[in-house]
Amino acid sequence: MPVTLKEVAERAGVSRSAVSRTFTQGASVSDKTRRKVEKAAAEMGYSPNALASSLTTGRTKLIGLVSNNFHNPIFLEVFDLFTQGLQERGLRPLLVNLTNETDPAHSLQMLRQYSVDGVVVASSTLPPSFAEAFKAAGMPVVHSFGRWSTSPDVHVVGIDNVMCGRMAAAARIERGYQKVAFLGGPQSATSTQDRLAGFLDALEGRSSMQVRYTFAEAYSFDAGRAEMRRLIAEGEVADAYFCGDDVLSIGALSAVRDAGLSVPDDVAIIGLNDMEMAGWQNINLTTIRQPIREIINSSIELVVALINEPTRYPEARLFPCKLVERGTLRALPPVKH
Amino acid sequence: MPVTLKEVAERAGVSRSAVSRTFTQGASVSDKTRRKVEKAAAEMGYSPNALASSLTTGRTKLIGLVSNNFHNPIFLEVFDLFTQGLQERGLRPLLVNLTNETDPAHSLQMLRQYSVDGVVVASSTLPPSFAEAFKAAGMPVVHSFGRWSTSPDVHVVGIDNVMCGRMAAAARIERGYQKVAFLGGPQSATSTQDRLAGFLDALEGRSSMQVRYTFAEAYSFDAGRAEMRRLIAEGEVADAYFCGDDVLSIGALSAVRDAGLSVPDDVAIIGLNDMEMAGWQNINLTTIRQPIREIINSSIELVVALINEPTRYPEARLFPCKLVERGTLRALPPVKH
DNA sequence: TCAAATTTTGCAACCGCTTGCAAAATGCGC
DNA sequence: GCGCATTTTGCAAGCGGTTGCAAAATTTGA
Repeated sequence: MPVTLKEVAERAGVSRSAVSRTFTQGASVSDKTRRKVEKAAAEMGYSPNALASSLTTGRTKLIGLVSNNFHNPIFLEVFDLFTQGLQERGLRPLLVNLTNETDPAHSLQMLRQYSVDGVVVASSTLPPSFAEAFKAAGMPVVHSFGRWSTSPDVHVVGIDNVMCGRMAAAARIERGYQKVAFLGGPQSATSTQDRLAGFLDALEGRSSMQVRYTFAEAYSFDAGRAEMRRLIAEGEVADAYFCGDDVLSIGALSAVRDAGLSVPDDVAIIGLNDMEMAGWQNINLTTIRQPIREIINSSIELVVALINEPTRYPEARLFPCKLVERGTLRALPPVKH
Repeated sequence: MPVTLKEVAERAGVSRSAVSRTFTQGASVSDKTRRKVEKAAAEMGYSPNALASSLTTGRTKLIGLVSNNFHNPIFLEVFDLFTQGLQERGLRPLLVNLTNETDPAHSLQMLRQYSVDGVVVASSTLPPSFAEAFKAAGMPVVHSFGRWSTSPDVHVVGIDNVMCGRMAAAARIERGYQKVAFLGGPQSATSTQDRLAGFLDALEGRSSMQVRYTFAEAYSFDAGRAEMRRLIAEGEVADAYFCGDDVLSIGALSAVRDAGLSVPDDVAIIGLNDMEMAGWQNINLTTIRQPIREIINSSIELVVALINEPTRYPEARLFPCKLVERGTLRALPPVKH
């Protein structure tokens, strides 16, 4: 049904090679034949079959976009930026949903069958084994929002979670909170562990302060709310929480407000991500902004570089985060002279 | 680099056809050769190149998943369900982000270059011209969340927007609201027009009631909030609003609450979609549930059917919506005996 | 104007896989 | 064991492109 190279060649009265070359960047064709070919192609509505050409060039321009996070709204932004960024570079995202998958075998096979040029694993909760499996199969891989230390073979682009933990702790210290706590995501998530480590580290030696930590069962509203309700019910509530994620924070916040506690005076909350919703006036969450646009652009650039230089030495690209001040953390005390 | 059919054939000591056949459903191979081939393939880690085979079979098992909505959290659920549903059927979603595109030409070319077997356009705001352009190029297309009437050539799966408008109106009438209003998305969206039509129609002839309608600039929190603030500032506020979307509703809700009005007594709000967040306890939005899981499954089934039967007569599949009662609409008055 | 250098062109093989067809192998009934 | 029907197998062509190579065409320089 669709028009082929051969038909265009016949119509234009040239060889198939000529047609192929007019559609290939940097190939040698005279203006005259190029014009003939373009005319014929336009008349017939020809567009080259990328899959057929991939057979000889070895490039499909397909990038596997692998994720297991289809619940946190921040990932809608992530998919938006990834797809746009890839499209701008002439690459096409082949989306792989890893929800409920525990073994890379299945996704690996799919990525191989479609000969993707590269893979971006976009997830902070997927174990490094996925990215490693893809890499072991010879694919250029970058793990976005991943953790560096546990996967020294695979390129990682993300944030410094330890640093985020420190930053959250420092923000509390500056503001004079005394009884501070960390409310993490599932304990198994490495990102949570790192944030906790940074958090505890920054508070080390402050004997005047009480430090607690606890984990929610998931990075979700319900889990955040449930955990905070439990803390309140047990009379364990601190005066400032650092939550591992905005959605979790919003859940916790709802429990705090329902208990009649005031925010940020009785209880402060700092989230992480700065998803769009955090800025909504009815939420107004103070949070640590993760520069997702930069992370994603960098990931795309890296995977493209990797395609051209497959043996490139693995690197970690970590982006600094920034505290976005809104309404769930009290303001800095005025500076004393 | 990757293992090919030929290499497996050599190792197994059989012809290339034999290998091809063992990997093709329903092809004729004896148990003996099948075992030899499977053994060799397993040892070499072979998996067939889907793109190469597409060349002869004419099937890529790629489905273009086209959308322009990467901001409304409901679409994260949509992508989740689509990708999972496609994967379960052995199909792969090629994601196309149409943000800022006004002309189908570009996306059409991309879909053609990758010889997708079918296309799902998932958007309630994209004009039918996109789906029509894909269809005109000979691709099986279904427009999910689309509008039937304006595109009689293209298969549509979605909801009956007129009916939703009626349902929202009826809910108000039953509950004795007197001054009711419609707060739509951008006036240009056909979905908004249909909902308004149904809404007005159901209120027709109720001379005791005041009916108003107005449009926000986008389906967004900010637009909903801004529009509601404007209404409040102008003293135009009705006692019950039907908003064209949950996010819009939540924006409007925030403006209502900020103005010190009580919900649902002073002002009621009904949203549309029932995205996950609508059920969060700190939002607790009464809304009309759009059965997205059913819409998506049906869309996938339809596009698959279309692949096998390209000339299939166009149909509209409309799913009923249901009012989900939460906290932004007062309860039904007790039934009188 | 002509030979040499350069560019453009077409041929043909190939990318990895499928498939119609005929030959080879197997199964069946007696 | 034999003849026939049936299944399995391999050959070879083809899917829609690309590309090395040598021939043809064009440009260059004197």
